[in-house]
Amino acid sequence: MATGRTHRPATRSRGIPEATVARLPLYLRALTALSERSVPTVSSEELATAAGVNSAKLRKDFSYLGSYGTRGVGYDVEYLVYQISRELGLTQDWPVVIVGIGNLGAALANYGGFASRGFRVAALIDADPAMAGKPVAGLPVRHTDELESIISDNGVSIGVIATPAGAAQQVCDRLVAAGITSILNFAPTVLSVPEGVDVRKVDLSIELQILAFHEQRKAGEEAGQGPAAAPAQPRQGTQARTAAAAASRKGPEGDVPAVMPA
Amino acid sequence: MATGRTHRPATRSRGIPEATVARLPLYLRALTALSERSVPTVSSEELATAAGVNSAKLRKDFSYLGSYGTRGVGYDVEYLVYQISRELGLTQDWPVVIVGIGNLGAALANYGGFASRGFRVAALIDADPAMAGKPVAGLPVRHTDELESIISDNGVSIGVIATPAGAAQQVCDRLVAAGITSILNFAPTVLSVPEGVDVRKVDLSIELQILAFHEQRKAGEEAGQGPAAAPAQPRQGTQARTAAAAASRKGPEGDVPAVMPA
DNA sequence: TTCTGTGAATCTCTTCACAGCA
DNA sequence: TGCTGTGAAGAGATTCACAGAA
Repeated sequence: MATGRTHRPATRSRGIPEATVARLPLYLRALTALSERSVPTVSSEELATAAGVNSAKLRKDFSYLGSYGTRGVGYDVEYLVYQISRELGLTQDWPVVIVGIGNLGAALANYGGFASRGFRVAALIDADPAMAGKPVAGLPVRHTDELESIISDNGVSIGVIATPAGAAQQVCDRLVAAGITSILNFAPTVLSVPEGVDVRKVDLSIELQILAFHEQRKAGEEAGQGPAAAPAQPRQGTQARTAAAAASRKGPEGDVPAVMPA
Repeated sequence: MATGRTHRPATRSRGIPEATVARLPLYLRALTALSERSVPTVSSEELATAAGVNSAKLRKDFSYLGSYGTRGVGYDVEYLVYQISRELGLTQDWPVVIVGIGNLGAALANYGGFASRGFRVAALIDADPAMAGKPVAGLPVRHTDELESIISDNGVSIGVIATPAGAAQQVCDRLVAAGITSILNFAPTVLSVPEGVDVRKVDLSIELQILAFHEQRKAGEEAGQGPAAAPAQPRQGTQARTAAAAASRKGPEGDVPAVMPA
């Protein structure tokens, strides 16, 4: 999710569970922040809190990568940053093309998180001839006609689809034919791709619907009613919150509901 | 989750597994398309294909909602659309506020998928006074000062955070204090919220990193080599993790002592 | 016969709890 | 002593395979 997702058929990748792979970027982000503050080492407990998971899970995750910690001490921040980056393939440069330069495409092009992680926007592509040449995020928009040549000339293997739903499959087919093997799809459509091509999807509307489901349940419970039954005018009851609520949980680990995705 | 997914601490919601809830919007979309084409009934096989899952999973998912199909025939499209909509809480109106009207916020505001599913953008909020009053997607941007009153006046329970990472936690705290109980977070940060508040996150950079991981593996296999082997050029960065530490690990792969902060 | 609904088997992920190293 | 690393237990999700309704 959310990061929602479309996944690989089956197999565990190189012995690393898919669920673990999905958390590595989270750890990496937390570690990078520690690194910037020049923190030399960190315990599984501290790092887990920063990443929003529990420490047992984190240790188990790291155990798939190797034994990078020191008992009684913790993990060396810099070293771990390097190991995780390497595992994720971020020590190399990944050129990316973004197709569909509307609001969303422009937002993606401007998103700083790409560049800082080894992803380089090689080109922005749009089907609208009027867009061609216009600069977005410092890059001139290229026309769809050039899609194939851009991909092969730059050795691009990752494509981002930010077109309307109707154009997505067609764009996807062209990307795949041109050699793309990983696709991040923002269009609200199920893409069909040949074996060997990975697709992950990010769907705003789906995320909201999942939230609505839980929101509805909260409202139902509040009313003492069985869930889903009452249409109910949403909300009103502000509830307690505060640290007290957080403290009242059962498990040892204070884990925040936030996580994952998409 | 985008997806990924973000999950609830524990309990199965009303007996419906979280994994099933996350797929309901997918089924709903496929069903809506069939409905628009006036298709009266659909088999689990057909619907599963349209939604990008397998039929056993789909039937199991539907079995949690009730027995809405007809053996030997399939499912009534209209009826199923209604049942799933009701289950997801989409038969009611959900006002939503979007905080942070940059490229991404604007893209979200313009996203048609919201309105069509019972989500109504009640307000766009931004901290920049220069933005105030400017129309985006037909709505005037409101200043952050008004956040609390907007939320209570409109009975908003769902908030979308599209601010820079640095502002996200602060905005989140204000949203929660004002009564918001569900948050969709686009900022690349772990939000901490009190018990009872749901957070789902959508993180572009994380999705790309997961793709990179698999992409790297493909490249490795292609080369007949164990995955991840090639260090590739470690970009910039100094810091030298000692070879000693590197040597002492028992994990896979030999590695390069050099480094790379993000 | 056709296609749903579902127990049972399987697989994956998470959590526990503690042995063992620094 | 403190914290990692990991077997083992537990929980959850997926898939199988078939009984049974239309």
